[in-house]
Amino acid sequence: MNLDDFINAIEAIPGRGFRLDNNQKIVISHGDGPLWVIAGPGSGKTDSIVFRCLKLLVVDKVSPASIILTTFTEKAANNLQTRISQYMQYLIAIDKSLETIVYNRIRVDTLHGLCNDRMQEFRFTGYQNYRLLDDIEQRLFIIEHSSSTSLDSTVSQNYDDLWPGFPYVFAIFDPLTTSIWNPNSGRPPNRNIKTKGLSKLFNRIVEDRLDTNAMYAEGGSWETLVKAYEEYRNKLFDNYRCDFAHVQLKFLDFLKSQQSSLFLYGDGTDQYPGVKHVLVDEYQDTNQIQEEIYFKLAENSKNLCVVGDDDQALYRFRGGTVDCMVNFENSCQQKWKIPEITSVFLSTNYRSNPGIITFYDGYMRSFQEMSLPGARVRGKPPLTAGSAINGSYPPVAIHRGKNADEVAEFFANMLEYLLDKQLIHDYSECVLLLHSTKRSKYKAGPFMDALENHNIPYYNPRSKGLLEQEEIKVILGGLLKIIDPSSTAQRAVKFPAIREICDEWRGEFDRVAANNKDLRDYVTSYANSILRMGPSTSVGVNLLEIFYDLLNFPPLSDWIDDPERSTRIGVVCNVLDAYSNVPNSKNTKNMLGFLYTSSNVNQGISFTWRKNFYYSLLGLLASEGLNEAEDEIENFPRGRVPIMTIHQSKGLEFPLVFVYGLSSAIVDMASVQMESDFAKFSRNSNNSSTRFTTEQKVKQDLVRRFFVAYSRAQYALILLAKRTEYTRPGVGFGGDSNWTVFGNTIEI
DNA sequence: CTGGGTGCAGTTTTT
DNA sequence: CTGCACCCAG
Repeated sequence: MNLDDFINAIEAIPGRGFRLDNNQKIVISHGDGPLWVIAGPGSGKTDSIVFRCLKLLVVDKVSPASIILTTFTEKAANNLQTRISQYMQYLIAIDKSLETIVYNRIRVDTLHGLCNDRMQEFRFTGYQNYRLLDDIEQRLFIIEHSSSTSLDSTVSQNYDDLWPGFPYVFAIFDPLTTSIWNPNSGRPPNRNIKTKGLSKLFNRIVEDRLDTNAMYAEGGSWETLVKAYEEYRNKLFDNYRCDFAHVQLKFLDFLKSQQSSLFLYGDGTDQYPGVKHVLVDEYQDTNQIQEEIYFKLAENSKNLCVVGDDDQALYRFRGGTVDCMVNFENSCQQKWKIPEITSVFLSTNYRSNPGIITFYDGYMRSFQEMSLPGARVRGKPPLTAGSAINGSYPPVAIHRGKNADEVAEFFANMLEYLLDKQLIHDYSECVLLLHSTKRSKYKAGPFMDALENHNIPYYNPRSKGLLEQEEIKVILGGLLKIIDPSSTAQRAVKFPAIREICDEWRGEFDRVAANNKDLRDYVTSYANSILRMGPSTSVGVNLLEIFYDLLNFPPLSDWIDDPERSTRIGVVCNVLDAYSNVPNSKNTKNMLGFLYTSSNVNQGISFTWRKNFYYSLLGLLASEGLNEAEDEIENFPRGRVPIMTIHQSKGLEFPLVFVYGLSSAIVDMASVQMESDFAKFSRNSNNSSTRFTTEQKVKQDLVRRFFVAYSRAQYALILLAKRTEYTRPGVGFGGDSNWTVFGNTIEI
């Protein structure tokens, strides 16, 4: 198929509804060399990158496995894969000869997935039989293995100058003590806070590609930090463990080693064609180590295509830096000596009513912080309207209510009205966007209450409510009654928050077990049999096996047939699995899931083990809670109103968007400060993280967050504000020029 | 509409 | 411990 036929074919894809614009065609038909696509919201960014991929396959006859296509989340990766399959099947129906293209061999994945899978596929010797740790497991590993969190104070005191050196990660609110550690107190923070802060610092050392030798040479708390980091990294690798940051570092090692030559350069077969094209979606959220990986992957071909929107960068708190996107051309010049690269602005919006586009484009431009050099890509044109959506109704409105309850009531009434008047046909055509969707008084709580009162179904998987569910409380209560039957270890825990949540679980178990003799007898006899075991002996079962055994008894055995309950039980199962797989620091041949009895007679499971379980795992659960498991493909189900974080909503669109919390000024100060603090040790010469002041960065992050929220809307955008917000308008109401929400919306 | 006192609640996320 | 929301007085 030639390029013209290809373009004609994809423009005729049924259901897409609009033709390709010239800039989209440039993206799709671009030949070799770097390609920099700055794409505004709703500009057909994802389709453009997918079509470019198909063009490489269909027109250029590039070998599928030589194309790497990465994006930010697994859901987005699945979505790209689905679109590629659908469009390819459509093209095959037009031209049978395309049938031989094995399009599912394109490497569509998140970057983490790509790193992990390719190192395994090519059997990289530096990554054999590694267990990839999620953030919970990483923290459990740190608390168990870092000398700095040791219970032996003669060991941990060697790190006493570390904590006050980085107050922004350690002086944070601690739910277990309901207080904030004071860096001037002369005492270290508690182990949970140490661990949480250390994981942030360790991850950033890796992701920011810091020069640890220079940090060490700086002395003081920098030197101590490097000692702690290197101890962590060595123990991690010695135990065949790898965290998300290090899987990327390992991959970089792989790419720089001889062992990657078959992957990078291939052997001329379609099985191993080498890397010919690298396409990156959501590039604005890339961090420094990821940038280095992408440039390394494309070093040979120079075919690096990055797509993103600098205005939608949301992930500074995990090391993402918009600089990678804003300075992409400079990076190509510096690293590859390419004087000029092809850049394309996709600035025609096919998503929203023109009035909504005017609103959020004006919103973005109303902040002087966004016009400072380096904040946005130079020469970015205003968004223009290209959608068929129009109409004489006012598309942006604000409701000014008395307080949260009144606003939530208005929201529920409006949904009822919309469905009643058939302005919507399904509740999932509307979305409520918030910074945090936790069920609490100042967040999603009032909205969840109001919707329940109106019998309107909603979907809010990130309300941190999993541990409140009956089946979870019962099963964890049962587990505690087996491993700590008289609560002796629990009573020794000094944090009331941990003891209280455990008592709640035990109480819930007792309530349910009262009517279920088999479950009750099983737990009692199991606990007694452990008590009767000899001292210092293996209990013979793993922590996780006890958990599974409980599922054999009613009502738990009935509950696991309920898909919702069973999914939630699965989440807890994963957490216990994570704990069970942490190597025991005293004997790394055993994992923490290995149960053994006390050295004293008839004391049951080792008192030390039980205390550790309460402090480390239950401490983590008590302070942070757990979210529900989400579907791997669907972002939200039909029939219910999605209540989403703005982060969740990135890349999605909804006919009607409601945004609440316009004065929310919550940003991750620790990340902003850490970024500035670490900048001087960065090996990346293109790093411009010192360009803005802390205040400017905070403002920019907030503006971008509201911009993402506002730009999700297709037909109508409704802002919800309570009195305390609109009497002292925050960042969500616009910048300091003449532009404000009040002048640009109608009141409803 | 504004200021002071009181009471509640405590961020976003990648396999 | 701090920041925000809310209430009530002026």
